[in-house]
Amino acid sequence: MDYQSFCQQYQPSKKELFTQFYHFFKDKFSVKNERIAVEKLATIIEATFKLSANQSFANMSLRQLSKESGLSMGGLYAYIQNKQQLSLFIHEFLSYFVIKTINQVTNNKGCNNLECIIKTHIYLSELLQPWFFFAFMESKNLSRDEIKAAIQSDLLMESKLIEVIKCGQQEEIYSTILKAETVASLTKPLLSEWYLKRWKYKKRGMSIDQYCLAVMIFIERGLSSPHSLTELEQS
Amino acid sequence: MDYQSFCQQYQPSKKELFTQFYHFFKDKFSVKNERIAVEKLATIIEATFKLSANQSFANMSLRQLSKESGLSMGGLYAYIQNKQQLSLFIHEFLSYFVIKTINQVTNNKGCNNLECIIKTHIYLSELLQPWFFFAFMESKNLSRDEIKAAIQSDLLMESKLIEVIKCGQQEEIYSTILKAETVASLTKPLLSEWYLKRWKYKKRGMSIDQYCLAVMIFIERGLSSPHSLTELEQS
DNA sequence: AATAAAAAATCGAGCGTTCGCTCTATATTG
DNA sequence: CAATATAGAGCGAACGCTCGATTTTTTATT
Repeated sequence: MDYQSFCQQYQPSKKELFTQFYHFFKDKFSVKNERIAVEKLATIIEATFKLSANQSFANMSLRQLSKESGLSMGGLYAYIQNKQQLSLFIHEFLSYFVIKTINQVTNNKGCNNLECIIKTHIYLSELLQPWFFFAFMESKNLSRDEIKAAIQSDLLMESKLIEVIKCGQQEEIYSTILKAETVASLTKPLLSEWYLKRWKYKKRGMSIDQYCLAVMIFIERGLSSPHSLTELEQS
Repeated sequence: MDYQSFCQQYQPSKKELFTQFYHFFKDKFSVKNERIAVEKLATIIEATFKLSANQSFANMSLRQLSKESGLSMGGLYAYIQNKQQLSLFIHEFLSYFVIKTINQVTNNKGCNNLECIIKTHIYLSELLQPWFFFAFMESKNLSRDEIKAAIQSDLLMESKLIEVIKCGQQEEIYSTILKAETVASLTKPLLSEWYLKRWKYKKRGMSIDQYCLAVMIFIERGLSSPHSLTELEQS
C-alpha cells in the first residue's frame, strides 16, 4: 500500500467530507438547506484553519473569521452557537472520522502488522493535515469531558499499536527488551512529527512514502548495523 | 551520567536562574533593584507558565496574571513593555540558556556520543519543563525574525545530533541505511515527547532515566531481535 | 410559466463586557 | 528626604454576541 492507492480508496472529496460533518452536527445548525450549509461550513472551517495556523484560535476574532469566510457576523452565527463550539466541532468530528477510518482499514484488509497501522495514520494525517494540526495545537479550549471525548481516537491508535507490537514480540520478530507500551508511546510522536513539521520535509524534498519508509526502518531496527548487532547479541 | 549527577552540576537554583534572566534583559526593566526584580520576575514568569498551561497565553489576561503573581497592573508593567514581550522574553532566554548549557556540557566532558547529547537535552528539558512546554506551544505570537532567533537552540541540537550520528556511521557502529539527517529529525520528537507528555510517564511510573534508556535502545536498535536481524543481513 | 406568499438565510449596526495599557497618586526603600 | 517601586482607577479599542431589517430561496397558486 502506498499513499496514492490509499487516497483512491479513502480520500473523501471536500463535499463528501463536509456533508458528513453537516450530518454529524445537523441539529446544531439553524440552516436547514444541506447544499448551502455544506458549502458554507467548508469555507468557515477552512478559514478557521488558516487564521488559527497564523495566529492561534484564541487570537482569531470572529470578525476576522467572518471576513475570511465571506459571511457576516449574523451569517456566521447560523452555523455556530459560540466561538468555543467551533473549536469543539473540529475536535469532535476529527476524532469520529479517524476512528471510523481506522476501523474501516483494519477490517477491510488483514491489517494486523505495524507497517499498515502506521501508514494508515500517517496517510490519514496527510489527508486531514490542517485538522490534525489544529487538534494538537488548540486543545486548551476544551473542558475535561470534551478532552476525554476528543482523545478517544488517540487511545484507539495507541491500543492498535500495542496490539501489533505484542503480536510481533510473541512471534519473536520483535525484541522484547522494550515493553510494547513503551514502543507504542515512542512511535506516536513519530506520527505527529509528519503533520506538525510538514513544511520541513516538504522543503527537504522528502515524500510521504519516503517518510513512512524511514519511520518503519527507524522503528524496526533503528541505527543497528550488522556489525554492531553481533556485539549486542554477545552481551 | 544520570539525572542526579547532571542536576548537581548544571541545575541552577531559582534565584540563580532568574538572576541570569534579569541580567539578560537588564536594560528593558524599569526596576533597578536586582534583589526585588529577580524575586518579582520569578513570580511573574511562573504565573505565566501556570496560566498559559491552563488556558494558553492568548487567553491569559494581564489582570489574571497580575492577580496570580500578586502585583498590580502598574507593578506588572515595570517588568514588561507589553504582553507579547513577555512571551518573547521567555522564548529568547530559553534559547540562550539551552545553547549555553549544551555548549558547556559538550566542552567539559568528551561528549561526542549520541547518548550524552540526548541525555543532556532530556535532562535540561526536565529542569526547565514549563519553559520548554511554553516555547513549543506558544510560538504563534512571534514575528518571523523572533522565530528565527528562538529556533537557534533547536538547530544547534539538530546539528549536534547529525554530527555524532555521522561519526557513528563512519565508525560502522551505526547503519547507513537512513541518512544521519533523517535519523536526527526522527530523534527530536522523542525528546519533545518527554516535556510535552510528562504527566503520561509520571502516571505510568517511568522515571526520567528509564525514559532515556528506552529512547537510546529505541534509536540504536529499535525493535530488532537477534532472530530478525539475521534475516535483514541476508537481504 | 409567472407570480405572490411564506420560509429560510444573511446582513451589519449596536450592545455590554473585557481587553491591553497608561498615568497620577501613594507606598516603600536606602 | 530623594529615589525607586507599586497601586489601581480610568481610557479607547476590540471582543463575543444579538436581533430587527433585508435579501434570497422555496413553496403554493394560478
